[in-house]
Amino acid sequence: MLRFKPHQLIYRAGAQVEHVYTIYSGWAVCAVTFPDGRRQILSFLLPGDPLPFEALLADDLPLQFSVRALNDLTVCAFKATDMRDIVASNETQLRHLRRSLLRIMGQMNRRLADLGQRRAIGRIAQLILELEARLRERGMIESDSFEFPPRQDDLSAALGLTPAHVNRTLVALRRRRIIELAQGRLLILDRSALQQIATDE
Amino acid sequence: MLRFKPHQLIYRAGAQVEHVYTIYSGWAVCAVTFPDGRRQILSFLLPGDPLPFEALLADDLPLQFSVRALNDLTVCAFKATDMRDIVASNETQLRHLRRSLLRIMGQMNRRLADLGQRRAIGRIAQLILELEARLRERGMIESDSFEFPPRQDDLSAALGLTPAHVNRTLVALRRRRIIELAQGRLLILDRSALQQIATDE
DNA sequence: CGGCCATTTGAAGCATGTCAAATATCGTGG
DNA sequence: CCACGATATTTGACATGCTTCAAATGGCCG
Repeated sequence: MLRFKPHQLIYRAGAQVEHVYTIYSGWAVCAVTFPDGRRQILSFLLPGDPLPFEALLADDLPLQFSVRALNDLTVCAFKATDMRDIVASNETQLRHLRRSLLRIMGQMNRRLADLGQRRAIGRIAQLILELEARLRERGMIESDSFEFPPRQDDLSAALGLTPAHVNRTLVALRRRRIIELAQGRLLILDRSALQQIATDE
Repeated sequence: MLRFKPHQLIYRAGAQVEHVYTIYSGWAVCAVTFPDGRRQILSFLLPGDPLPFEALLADDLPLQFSVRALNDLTVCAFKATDMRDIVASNETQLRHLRRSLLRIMGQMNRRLADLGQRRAIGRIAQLILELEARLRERGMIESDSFEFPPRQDDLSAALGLTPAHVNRTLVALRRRRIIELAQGRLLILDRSALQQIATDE
């Protein structure tokens, strides 16, 4: 059981992965950083997710992205090679791995389509709904609002937008009474409106 | 050995995949289409690539995207279930599959970063260089120019841009004597300039 | 309470989108 | 092999979404 603090680096891009973690609590992100400092968040990792997922496939390759905690994070550690052997030895585990791979590739494809085809408000709506669905299917949403650790800066890095523009778009969603977002908690006030924005724009 | 004509639909989104193909000659694309008709190309498939790749992981799931030929396409067909069994039975094949998965996920991550962080000219440069590299490592580039079947319409659907803007950007690259592109053939005139654009913008 | 970091807001500029028309290219049938 | 129609490319004028940069405000932690 290991702990990381908000914003702490877990794996540097190019590093060898020695331990695969499974997130017990907290969120993390995978991201690439450009020479000039821009960064693109590739994925959000939630409780229950393996970290980094790629390490289940090969432990001998350098990581192509960095991994950071978004908030207080606790993880369970496994030796990467052990993890690989366990997964490879067991037919049930293999089936599970294939399913995970398909889910992840589906997520990546959806994100690609979002960045390519949707404008700011549609991207934000999609992201909110995806994260909420992932939390919900793990039974991590009890009340109607839920913890939402990403800062606007993180959202902008995930969505290919400027922090300023993410802000303006969030303000618009709040003024239209579609979401509430404050103190790291998110509340969906008007789900159908949010879904419509997510599919239309 | 099967043939498809330019623009012909190979798999419709939502279909069950019964045959996995391996491309013998020609190019294809995976794409999702939005309710309003916009489409996002998710990947370009070149000779040697399996089609669709996802079918190697599970043959019982409906496809999340459609697959189309870009030009005249010939493929070798395998029954999807056979293919899966062969791959699963052989340790060497499994290793190969893992490597392919990592390569593909790397490609997807790069594309995500491109769409999120680069402007039009950078995206185009990246795409050209990636496709050229993939062709080259298969020994499919003999002279300095090579066949390049995607139309500007396809490029725009892959890069999240308007056909008009792709055109303007290509015109700019030609005027700067960085590439030549006509009659479905592409020639890189100034590779270092193209690489610089690809990493800088 | 004070300082720091995140959020919010404004004004101006730019990249890209939109729409429409002109031109070039390609495929096809005669 | 040519001519034609269809399809793709090119170009223009204009609209707009998003960025940029900077400053103001607000929230949080020591």
